[in-house]
Amino acid sequence: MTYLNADGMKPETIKIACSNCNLSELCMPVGLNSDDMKKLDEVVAVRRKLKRGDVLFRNGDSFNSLYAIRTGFFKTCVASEDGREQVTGFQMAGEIMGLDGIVSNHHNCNAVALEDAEVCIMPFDNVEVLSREFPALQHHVHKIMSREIVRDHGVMLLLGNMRAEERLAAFLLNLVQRLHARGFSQSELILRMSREEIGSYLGMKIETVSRTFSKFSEDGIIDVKQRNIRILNTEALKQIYNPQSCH
Amino acid sequence: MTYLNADGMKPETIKIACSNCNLSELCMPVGLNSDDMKKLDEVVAVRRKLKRGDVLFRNGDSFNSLYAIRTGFFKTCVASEDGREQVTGFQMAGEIMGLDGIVSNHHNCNAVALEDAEVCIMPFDNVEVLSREFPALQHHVHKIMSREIVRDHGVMLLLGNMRAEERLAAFLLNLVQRLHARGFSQSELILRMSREEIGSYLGMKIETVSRTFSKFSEDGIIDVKQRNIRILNTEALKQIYNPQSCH
DNA sequence: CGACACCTTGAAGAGGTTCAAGAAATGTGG
DNA sequence: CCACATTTCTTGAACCTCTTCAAGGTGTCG
Repeated sequence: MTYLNADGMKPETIKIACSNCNLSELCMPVGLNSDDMKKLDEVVAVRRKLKRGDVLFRNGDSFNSLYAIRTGFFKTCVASEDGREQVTGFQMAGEIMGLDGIVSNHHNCNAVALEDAEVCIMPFDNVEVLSREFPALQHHVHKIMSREIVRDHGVMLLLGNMRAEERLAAFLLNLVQRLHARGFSQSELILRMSREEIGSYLGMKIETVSRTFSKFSEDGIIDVKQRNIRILNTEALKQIYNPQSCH
Repeated sequence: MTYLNADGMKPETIKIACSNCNLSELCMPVGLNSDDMKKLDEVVAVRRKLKRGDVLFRNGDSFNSLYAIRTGFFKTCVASEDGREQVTGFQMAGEIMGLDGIVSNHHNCNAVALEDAEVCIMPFDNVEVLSREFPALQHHVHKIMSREIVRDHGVMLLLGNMRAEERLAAFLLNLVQRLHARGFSQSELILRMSREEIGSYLGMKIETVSRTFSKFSEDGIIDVKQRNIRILNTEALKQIYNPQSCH
């Protein structure tokens, strides 16, 4: 599995314009006519390329912009004062980062590229100005934020109620579903994050993550070769994630 | 401890107008002049009173409005298909509910009054129309959603990293801090939710919640009389919640 | 090739859950 | 207003899942 854009083009060949971006349906699908769409291009100031490991923004950085992922894969994480770290999400092409910074004008988490990546920088002032002009854009911004809230509530359910196997099954199904929506395989994926980062996201220790992968593998549900995962039995995964209520 | 409004008035005596609402600084502190503020009154269509146990909206209900709490106390909760329930938050006066519904036009959680309550109904179409007219209101809406995202990330950190005592300490400190911001005591509070609901929110079983309360009580940190809690040693609670890193 | 980061596996241990019973508070009806 | 039923909360004991500690294996990159 390679990790090119959905159209297979290399990032460098793509023009810096929302009106000309093959991700627009994922990122800013505002349903504008093409004239309006060109105005929307004003939102994006510039793009930025990052290498694996680069930090896009840090907790405490002043907030100016939202970031739309063109290519690549990110994690966001928060930390408590005593140093405990929690991965709050993994983001891929078409997803928006930085919403946490609006409330206080400072970012509240770290965003780190887990592979080489490119993001569109959208100064939030521009977003607000254009939102006032284009109701469709305004509503889309609201939907993006609402979606993040709904997603977070799902993670709370996972962390508050599920056991290790259920968490990992939910995680894999969610990842592969999002990748599939971007044109990748339904059954194969490459994990861009370490076992430790998975564990942090799912509220389990690295050893438990590893053991659970091994268990799934022994049971013939998935095939694990390091970070290459092949899902052999999607139904079994769904079963684990959401066992038939058999009170 | 009584649970009147901050100004001690009974709800019935208050006019239905944001420009005349003593919660405006909490709820919609948009910094408008008083003429603009009157226009803002158009946002609120009407209020609704609820009795303890009443459901404000349900998972699946079509989304039309946001709700600002005038008085009372709510919980919001999501459920998985197999019936596991997760309380995603407890809301009090001045806080906004319903943001989860924007993305899909359907509410994604249940909102239940934990005591008699009154909410201001804000049709979201109105909010969007007026947001385009008033940049200050627009930005405020964005901040409210961003704050919810940041709060959710904090809960993830709690659920993913903390132990039972830390969770309960964080919970109590958060509750009392929010109540204090509304004019209530820094050290006394009445829990409006059951042990079971606390447990659901914090990812622990009811027995563990009860035992942890007992432990805190034995240690002289809090005084527990059913749902009446008096915090005897705030510093000790903070210590538990955020132990000095002592490598 | 060697150093380092990352991952896996085993065994012992701890924190939280489950099961069970009883106590306290709350609500209901006479 | 009291008696009874019901819900909510507390506590104990056994159990289980996940963590912790430890060691070794695998892969990667200079």
